[in-house]
Amino acid sequence: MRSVTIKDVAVKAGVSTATASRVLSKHPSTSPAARNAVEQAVAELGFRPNAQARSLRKTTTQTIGLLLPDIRNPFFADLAHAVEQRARDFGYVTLFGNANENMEQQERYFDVMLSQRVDGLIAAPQGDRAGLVGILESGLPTVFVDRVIEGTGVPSISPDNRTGIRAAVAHLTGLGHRRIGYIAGPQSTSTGRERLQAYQEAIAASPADASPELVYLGDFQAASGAAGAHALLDLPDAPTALLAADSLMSIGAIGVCNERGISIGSEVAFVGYDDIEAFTLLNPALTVIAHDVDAMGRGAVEMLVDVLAGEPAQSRVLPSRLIIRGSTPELLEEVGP
Amino acid sequence: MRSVTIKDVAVKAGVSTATASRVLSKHPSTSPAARNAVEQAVAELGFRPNAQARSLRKTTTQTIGLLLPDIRNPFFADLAHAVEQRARDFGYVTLFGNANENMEQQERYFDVMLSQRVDGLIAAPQGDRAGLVGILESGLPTVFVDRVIEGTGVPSISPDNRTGIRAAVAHLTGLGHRRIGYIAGPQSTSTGRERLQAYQEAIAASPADASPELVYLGDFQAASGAAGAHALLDLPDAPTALLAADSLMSIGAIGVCNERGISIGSEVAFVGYDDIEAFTLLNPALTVIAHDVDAMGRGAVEMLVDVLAGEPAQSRVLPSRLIIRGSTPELLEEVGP
DNA sequence: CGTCATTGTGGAATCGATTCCATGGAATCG
DNA sequence: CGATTCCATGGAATCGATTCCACAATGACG
Repeated sequence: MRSVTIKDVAVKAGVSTATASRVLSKHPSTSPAARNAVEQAVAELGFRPNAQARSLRKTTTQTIGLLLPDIRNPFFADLAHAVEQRARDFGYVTLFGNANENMEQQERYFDVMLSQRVDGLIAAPQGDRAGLVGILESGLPTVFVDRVIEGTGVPSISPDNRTGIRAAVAHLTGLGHRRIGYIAGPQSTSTGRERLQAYQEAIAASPADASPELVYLGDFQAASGAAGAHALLDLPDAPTALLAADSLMSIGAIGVCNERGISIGSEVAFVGYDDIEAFTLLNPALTVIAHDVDAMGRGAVEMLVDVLAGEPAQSRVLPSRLIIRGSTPELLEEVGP
Repeated sequence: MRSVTIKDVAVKAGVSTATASRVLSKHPSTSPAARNAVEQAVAELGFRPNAQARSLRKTTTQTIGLLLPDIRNPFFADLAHAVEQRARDFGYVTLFGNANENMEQQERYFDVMLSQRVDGLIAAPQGDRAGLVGILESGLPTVFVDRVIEGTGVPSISPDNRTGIRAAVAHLTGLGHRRIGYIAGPQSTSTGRERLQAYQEAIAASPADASPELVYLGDFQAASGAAGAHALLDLPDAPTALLAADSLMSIGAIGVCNERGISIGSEVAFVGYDDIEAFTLLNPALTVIAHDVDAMGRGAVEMLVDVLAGEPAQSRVLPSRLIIRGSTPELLEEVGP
């Protein structure tokens, strides 16, 4: 299946490859006659330009890379969708890589993106500068989304991790909770670190119990949410409220509560992370810390387009908000025996 | 940021580009001296081969395309993950496209995949042969996954849509349900068609009511699940059980039941589609028709690899099974007044 | 009516890697 | 020891599109 080249088109249209190329790229200096002949030849032969050859000659590929930690996380699935649709508006195709919350696969994909000569990269990175020297030195225009790595000078669009957590802690202490268990994200990510720090600060500034046993370090995947819920609920003085730092860990933790017959809402209050649709279906529905994923994805693409145009990009932080639902009800007065 | 080419490497190592290329591609005929010199030059210069140039000369790109209808559907997110990991095992990078349940975007991505000269394509297509002539005529090695288009000769790996639905209908009629509402998928997809047909056949062969008003035609997206639930529950003689043909429509429909204060399990039985984790968290947990997504994704890649090796591929159908949970309880005897 | 821009065109160079072909030197064999 | 194979190597062709450059034809203008 040797494919049709521009030479075949040129021969069929009775012009040179130069003219054929000019017609195809809508160069102004082409005669109507040549245009017709070439267009007809293209249609008849089913010619499809070879993107490899084109981008070898031009320096651009009309392709952007998108590197995400876990596509099965609904938050990132939504983000991928938003990025992809917006990139499309600008005529870019998205080359997608799934790092699987794994440093090694992340590096491998950085390599692939560089080899494929993507025009720019949108990444939700993990680790520190060390793992990114390859990308940083390459000069590949890059934007961080959701997660950030400090000291790299890479512009980013990320959620305000602190206010959401603060609002959640205030909400829970306002309801009377004093032991609030926290299932944290990995400290190799900025979101994991900032959220944990915000939790610790908010707890310290509140009447709630600040003992470290109330923090479980997870890895943003469902299994660790389950493990965290077990660990926290097994404490001699179990927390009366749980807070999880992402949606997958929330799912894992809620599963464990159900398994153990601990009723969310009445027996333990629960605040989840990310407003995924399934959380509204729970009974009671889940109180969550939510972000505008769509705005984040679109914003990342727009920022990258600015960088590609040589304009200086300003990092942005998007607000989070607390959506209060049934999983964090008013605490009932305890009735004495 | 002019990037480092193999010529720079060759000059630095004091050899020709031909020798440098041989070292890099591990050609046997290279001297240890040349190998060392080239490897050192590569490391010092941070050389990264240009994938465009390479695949222009070779005929292969080490890239496969993956075209899915909607990455926000957890079923397809899981599928994407499975495909991507398995492709990685074979040394392929996955170029991912999201058709957004939309024929136009699907065609656009077929175009992109052809231009990018992916070595092969895995697609969950929609529409009929007409929309695929481009791909079919191009001779691009293709495998269908989940969805199928008949009469194309393209090998496929798909779920057994019929037995799952049959089992669900049998389960519901066995519980005593006689009016079973069905929220169907779009008839432009094989899964939508086969599941609806299986529902109709199963209903016809059962004591249940076969009136067409019990079928609502959705489009595999959450909003249509919601609309379907409203329509069915608004019927003068509302169904006592609901069955939805995919996970997003299930989510939409469950949301509507909650909104209307109709308790799933006690007031209406519900069977969802696809075993996504969040469904196990519902109270009661959802009875679902489930597939082995991981096997489907891995199988698709393996099948494509076979096709690429020139071996004839055998289409496969993977079993579905009914997982019975709390949303379809024993019907209580109605107590007379 | 000559000069000068403008426009459409084709030939050939180019992008960066791979690979065919020819060559010189070393190793092997009768 | 001469003939032959084998190996490592460099020069040059190649993949398919774009684009620089040169040139001819046309039109505009003083």
